[in-house]
Amino acid sequence: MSRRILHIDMDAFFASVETALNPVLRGKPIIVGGNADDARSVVSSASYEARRYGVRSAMPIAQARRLCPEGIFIPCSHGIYGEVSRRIEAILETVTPFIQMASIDEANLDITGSIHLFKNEGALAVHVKKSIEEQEHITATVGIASNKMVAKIAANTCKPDGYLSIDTGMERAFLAPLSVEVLPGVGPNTRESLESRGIMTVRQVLETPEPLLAGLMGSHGARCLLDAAMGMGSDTIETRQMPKSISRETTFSKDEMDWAKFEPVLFRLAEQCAYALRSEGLETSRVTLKVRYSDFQTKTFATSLPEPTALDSTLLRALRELISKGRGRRARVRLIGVNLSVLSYNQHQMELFNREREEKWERTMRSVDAVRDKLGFGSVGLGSALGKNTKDNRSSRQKKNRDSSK
DNA sequence: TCTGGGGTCCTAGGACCC
DNA sequence: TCTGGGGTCCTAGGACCC
Repeated sequence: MSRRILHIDMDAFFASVETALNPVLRGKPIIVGGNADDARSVVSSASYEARRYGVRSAMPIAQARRLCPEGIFIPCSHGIYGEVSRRIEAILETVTPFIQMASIDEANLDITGSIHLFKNEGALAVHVKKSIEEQEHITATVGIASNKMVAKIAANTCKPDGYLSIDTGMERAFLAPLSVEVLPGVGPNTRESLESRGIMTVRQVLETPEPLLAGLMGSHGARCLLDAAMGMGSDTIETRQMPKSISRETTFSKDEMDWAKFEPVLFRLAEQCAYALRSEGLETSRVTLKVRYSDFQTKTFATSLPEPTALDSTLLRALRELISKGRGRRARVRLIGVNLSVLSYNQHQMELFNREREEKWERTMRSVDAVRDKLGFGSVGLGSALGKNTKDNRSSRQKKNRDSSK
């Protein structure tokens, strides 16, 4: 049975939130980004009115000002956008519990089991869009398809305030005429290398022999690209995932050379990382120092820790060693940053999880034992209930066997 | 007019072990 | 004394995404 995945994407999210907060801004060219005083900041979000002037995300604010002198420039308020995002998530939860927030302003929902609550999936999409517009005063675009990738591309083709559904089985036909850059993983570099071989559309990707694609982007990249071009993608909703890394970085308002000044800044960044780490109940086994020089060349210096930690003191010690490596090059620096990776749940968090899991098992075993008391030991086999034969499951089973053989 | 900050995923070379 | 691969870990770099 094929699933139906709804992808939802807020239109010009940060700019829309600012307009919702201050309706006088409606219909005006709104440009959100950086801090007002920071000459080096870039555009995070531009309203559709601003986009008509050629303003785009990631463009330097200074350039946006030249393109759109009458634009209204607003600094980012990430805290507020996060709150709105959480309220939108709550609205989505009224449709299905199977929600995967893909970023602050987009989400994937498995609506397979929810369509029957509405007349059809179109009615469901309208309901979601209308609820968000009524409650948050911002518009969203919805795509529906058999997997996350096609649903997202569908949404991307009908922004803003749009809705497009791709019937199951029609994925390939829908994608074929589109430009290669709609496919995930095709950015400016890959697009250029594909176009240099005359590959402009998704259809042309499918007509290209795999070895030729592999020569351009590696065998894995080629495989991924072909799968995407055929409209194949994941339909699995992952509701909660452990982060893979936590980082904080900062760009100086002008390039600096004095590492004595960098040290306290880096320590502060490391402390911010460690704080975020602990609030997720995580520990790290790897610390990376990032340095970007005035020529934009970026170097990283990493070290693995003998054991996972979330302690500032341990992280700062590791960072100090990395700094002594990093300061080797005598060049002006524009950005420094700290990254923590190879994350794991800390002991306390583990105990919490284990206790939860044990309680679940105890409940299961109580009911299993009750059946066995009535019908005999052989009446219930745990093998099928165990599913995957993981280490934890094994040890629980062994424990149970020991107990029952007494 | 030089190019933010938060992430994810992949590649590739060298070390090391078998 | 020289030498083949395979697997895995560590590190650095880069493409891409929002």
